[in-house]
Amino acid sequence: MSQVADSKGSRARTATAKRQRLTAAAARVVHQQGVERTTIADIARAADVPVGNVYYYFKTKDDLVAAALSEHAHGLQTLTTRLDRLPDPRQRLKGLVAAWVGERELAARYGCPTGTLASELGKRDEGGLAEEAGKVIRLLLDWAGHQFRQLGLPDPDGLALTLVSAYQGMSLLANALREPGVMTREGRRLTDWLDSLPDPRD
Amino acid sequence: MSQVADSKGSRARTATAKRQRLTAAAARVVHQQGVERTTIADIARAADVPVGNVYYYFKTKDDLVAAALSEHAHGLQTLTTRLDRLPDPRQRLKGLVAAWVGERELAARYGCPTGTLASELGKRDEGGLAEEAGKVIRLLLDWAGHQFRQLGLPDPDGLALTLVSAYQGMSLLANALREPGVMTREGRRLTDWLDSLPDPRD
Amino acid sequence: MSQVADSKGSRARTATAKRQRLTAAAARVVHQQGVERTTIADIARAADVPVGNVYYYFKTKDDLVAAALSEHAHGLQTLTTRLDRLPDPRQRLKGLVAAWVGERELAARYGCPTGTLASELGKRDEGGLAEEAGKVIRLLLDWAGHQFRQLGLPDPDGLALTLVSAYQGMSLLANALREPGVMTREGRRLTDWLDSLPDPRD
Amino acid sequence: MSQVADSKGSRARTATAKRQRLTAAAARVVHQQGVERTTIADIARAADVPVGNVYYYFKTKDDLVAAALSEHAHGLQTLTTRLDRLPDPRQRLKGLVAAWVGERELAARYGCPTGTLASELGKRDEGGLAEEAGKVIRLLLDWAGHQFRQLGLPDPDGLALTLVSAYQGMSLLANALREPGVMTREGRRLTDWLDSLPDPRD
DNA sequence: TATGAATGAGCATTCATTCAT
DNA sequence: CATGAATGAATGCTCATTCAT
Repeated sequence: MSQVADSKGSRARTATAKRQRLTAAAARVVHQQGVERTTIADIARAADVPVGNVYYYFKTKDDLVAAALSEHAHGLQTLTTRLDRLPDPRQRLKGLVAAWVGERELAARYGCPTGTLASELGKRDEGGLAEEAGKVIRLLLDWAGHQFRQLGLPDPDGLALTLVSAYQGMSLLANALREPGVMTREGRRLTDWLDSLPDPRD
Repeated sequence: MSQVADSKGSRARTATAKRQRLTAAAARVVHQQGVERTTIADIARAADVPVGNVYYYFKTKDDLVAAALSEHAHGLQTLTTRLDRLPDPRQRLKGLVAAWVGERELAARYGCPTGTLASELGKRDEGGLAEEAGKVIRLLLDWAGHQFRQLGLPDPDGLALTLVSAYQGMSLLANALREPGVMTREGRRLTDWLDSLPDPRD
Repeated sequence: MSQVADSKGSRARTATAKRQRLTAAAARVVHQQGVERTTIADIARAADVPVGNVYYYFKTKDDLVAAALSEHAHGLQTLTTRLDRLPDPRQRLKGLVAAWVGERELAARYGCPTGTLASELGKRDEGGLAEEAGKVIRLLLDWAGHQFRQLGLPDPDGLALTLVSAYQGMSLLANALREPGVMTREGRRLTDWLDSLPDPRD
Repeated sequence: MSQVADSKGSRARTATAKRQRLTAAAARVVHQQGVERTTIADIARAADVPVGNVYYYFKTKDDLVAAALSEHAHGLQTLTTRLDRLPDPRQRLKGLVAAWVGERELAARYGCPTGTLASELGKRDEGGLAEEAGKVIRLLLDWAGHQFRQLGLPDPDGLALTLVSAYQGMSLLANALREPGVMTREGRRLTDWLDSLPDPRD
């Protein structure tokens, strides 16, 4: 009986695992090649799944892109959840910046996953994927805004906008110039800026 | 004979005009649709040039994209040349920011022309177009760096990086959120920042 | 033991029921969508049977189409059996025409089930399904010929051909023009014709 | 100069000829294989045109089917135009029947081109092709109705309906039974019927 | 040079059929 | 028998690029 359970479980696990593999592969490959230059076959190969089988899990290519987007959203939430364990909002924000700088090589090669995706999808008229990308970025804005608010600073959402905007800008420049150093330098500037903000709670 | 000369001249002029029309159309359409979603036919139509004729002016699609890039570079130089007439470097930099904010509607709809192009081309492995996009951005960096240097500020190139990075970031966010207001808000912040910088020459 | 028997019986009954559901669904869906536009999944869904299970009852899609054909043949036999209870052959034939007219809405929307099936299958080179469709139509021809023969009319098979041909023609036109009225009008004409035939037995 | 004219004319003629070849091939192949079983490649091969080139002349497969339909409409008009030269409406109608019987081999193999097309397209919900097929059949109805009207007979449109309906029915049966003889027999019956109609003009 | 037409490789998607459990 | 999942061959369609005139 446990054998049957295992068997069924394994099947379910396999199916779920495959969907997850496809999602992860889509996130990765789309980040590296862009939406339009990525073929379903590329993703299938990266996930080690037969092409025809992809459509069992995702009805269209856009569905796969949407999955890639939520994969990035998920990664973002994993990060913020970890940062939330830090006691101080300022530390959390600085931790966020540190995480960005930690990804500098990837950013210099392919840009910010969410930002470049939003940039490419933003040129579309239909499909709703552009809105979806906007939502993921808003997730980050909201979290950062929450931290600034906890710090008791005025205009916390504006500060969040400045922070995330800086991140997108430095990622784009690092990528355009192929210089990870941009991330380091601007990251340091952001950290200094965060340190310089007063803590009205004192 | 003068007729022949006229004819040739007119033809040459026509040819140049056609090339220019194609270049301008490429810059515009690619900005709106992205490189991959833009077909040669799209550009030909926008330039009112027969499809088969495009290849007399541009050997490949990439050549057209390169032309779009230099069109943007040219637009940038037109802008900086105009700003250069202002007597004060700080005024010039604030004029640059004002120009960015002036384009907020376009930025909210399609992002920064150069930035989104660099973002899309950055995912390529070959062709050299990514480098080309980097060069256009460097043009902007260099000009801004020059202004900061004239102001006598330390690390002028770093300041330029921060400024351009902020521009790219705010354009991307304005685009992702479809909110021109982002440009206004961040533009004001940049202006304040520029005003806050000391002028060591005093 | 009775439990086992019940179980088997129930299972067998279930299996038969499933087969029947699939057959009925195939007949219905294929009539509505045509053979080529109907997928196995369409039929499985209409029969509320899991896709993978279909192949335990029908080896191929063509087998399902054959089943749809015999379902129509069965419906035809149910009809003629009922008509056979009428005492007079002429009444039976007029009853047949009345039945056709009674289905005018369906005919105007999807044509005659057997006729449209024969039409579509008639374009095939192989598989024998075209012949199968011919047989179903021959069933109708034979029954009608039998009635005309009982009426003692000369060339009963020719009369049957005329009658069935008229039915196929009016169904096709009703369908092509999307006008159920064609069935009514031509049905009345056929009834008048049947009434006008002499009864040599008098 | 005539050379230039010829040259241009030849190009135009070639292009037009290719479109015509594709249209004719579509009409033929679709008649033989049905819409759904016919691939663009089939038609391209039959017309001796590279597959990719088909789309220069027809945007979609449905456009090709529409072209096949109008090809049949054109053939029908050629026929009726020829028949119109006959002095007597009754002769014209009998000529129509004779033409149908003359095509008995084709009808027995593939059915009536327009009828089978209408039958297959009638199962569609969208695209408007079903309506288009209906129009072609209506062309025939109108012409026949006109003849009956000229004969001074009551309910000429009803008579036309009966005539065309008979044609569709006999074509379908000849096809389903694979018996050209059906066309001959029913054709004779129709001719007799036409002869039996009174001529109120006498 | 100018231009409509030609070409063929590539891509997203569908679907009948089979497999593993 | 039951079932979700797997498989791969087709198919319609697009598009950069080339050709013929």
